[in-house]
Amino acid sequence: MALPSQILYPGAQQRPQATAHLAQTMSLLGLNAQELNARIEAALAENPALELLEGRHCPSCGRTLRSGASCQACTQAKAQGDEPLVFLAPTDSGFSAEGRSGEELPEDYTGAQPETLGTYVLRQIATELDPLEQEIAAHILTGLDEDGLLTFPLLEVARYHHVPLVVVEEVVQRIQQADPLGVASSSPTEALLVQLKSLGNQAPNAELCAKAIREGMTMLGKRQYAELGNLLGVSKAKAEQIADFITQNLSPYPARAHWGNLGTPNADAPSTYSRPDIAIRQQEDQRLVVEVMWPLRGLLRVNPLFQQALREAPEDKAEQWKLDLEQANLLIKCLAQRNHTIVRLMQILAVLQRHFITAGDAYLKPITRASIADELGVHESTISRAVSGKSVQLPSGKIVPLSQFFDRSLHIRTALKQIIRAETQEGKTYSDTKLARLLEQQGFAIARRTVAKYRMMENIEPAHMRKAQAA
DNA sequence: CTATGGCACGGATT
DNA sequence: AATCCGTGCCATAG
Repeated sequence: MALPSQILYPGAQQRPQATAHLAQTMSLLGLNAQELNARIEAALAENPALELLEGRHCPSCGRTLRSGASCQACTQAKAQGDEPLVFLAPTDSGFSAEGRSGEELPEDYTGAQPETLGTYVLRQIATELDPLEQEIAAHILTGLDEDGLLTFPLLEVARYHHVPLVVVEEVVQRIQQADPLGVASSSPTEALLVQLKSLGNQAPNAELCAKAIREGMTMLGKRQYAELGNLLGVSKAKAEQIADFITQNLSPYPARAHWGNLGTPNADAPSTYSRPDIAIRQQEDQRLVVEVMWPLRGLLRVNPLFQQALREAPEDKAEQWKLDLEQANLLIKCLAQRNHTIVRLMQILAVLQRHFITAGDAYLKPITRASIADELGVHESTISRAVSGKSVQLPSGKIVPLSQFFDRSLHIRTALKQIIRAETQEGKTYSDTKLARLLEQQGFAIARRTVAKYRMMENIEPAHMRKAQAA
């Protein structure tokens, strides 16, 4: 059954379910992977007709899936010419209609991506460990998910190798010091703390940072700087500074963001603390690969046994069960459509913002959600919901909110920072008025007052302060 | 007098 | 209908 939205919308009167369907699709679209996960878990708990296959096999190709990731090999859709590949999440058995038009991938993906992270880390530390420790390390490293976090408790490892927990913990500590710093932590919080600690006194306000990470993670994620300031007992501006430092220098998912190249000149752009909902990477042949995350470890479907049971249902339950079944089908259908919408959105965005994705902030084109809605033939609010709350990981490793793809001024702000960075090297300081003129030469006609706004957005001090700083 | 930040308005966007 | 954004005007600091 194909499920193009065009068919569902006009048919609303004929299908009494359609309004419910629409309402639910919309509410799901606004959720990010994390929230969706919670939503589905709730549904699983209260609806007996739903079933989660934990086996994590792709319904179409049977490959084993790695946790949380989409099934890359079988659900890819290869667009023609210049367009990027889009890898989808595996959809539910009956509704994998979208995005499967492409031919099979030539190379074997499970082969192309072996346990590189694990072996990479092990190679670094192998010499420091004795044979038993090596074995333990190997055991631990095979248990990493693709974020570089641990998937099982250390106690399990200890029991398996018949050693006290301390020994395992010690090995973990060594691993955490290896290259993706903080790898093999059991939570994003722990990973951040490890990284912070290794920075030592290079980190200003180390204690405050640590406290922010330990107790203020939710605030960090939501950017509630005022609340964070309260927690730490500092001003909002200070809290913002701390959050900035953390986002720029630490990575909650060690295996994801690049840790190595600290030297990136434009070391800002906010990053979100939730796991990305979408990941974009670039292949050697320059093409972009967009991966939409599936929030569950497993396959959600209607329990076939439940369907059977319905036929022999006792009178008093029959009504309720039928309802459950409808609900379950609806949920699955809506999930499929949610995916569909996000994928179509990303297909357009990947083409439109290719330069931004590959080359950085300066190349962001100002586009509006409305224009995308127009192009896709959906309502503006659909795009709004699809964008809100989602985060994307760029090929550079940065995790940014999807809404940044629609930032109207990021490219100008980047140019502004560029000018100011050069300015300090030449020993000059430009006033806002001069900055406005300089930007105009680059083709950005903005008012002097706006320059000031942008400066503040980027936490750049006014001209006279910068002058003092340079001296 | 110059450089900035605050406030608020109007138009665009969501 | 609510929110965001660029700007102009005005007060204040240097």
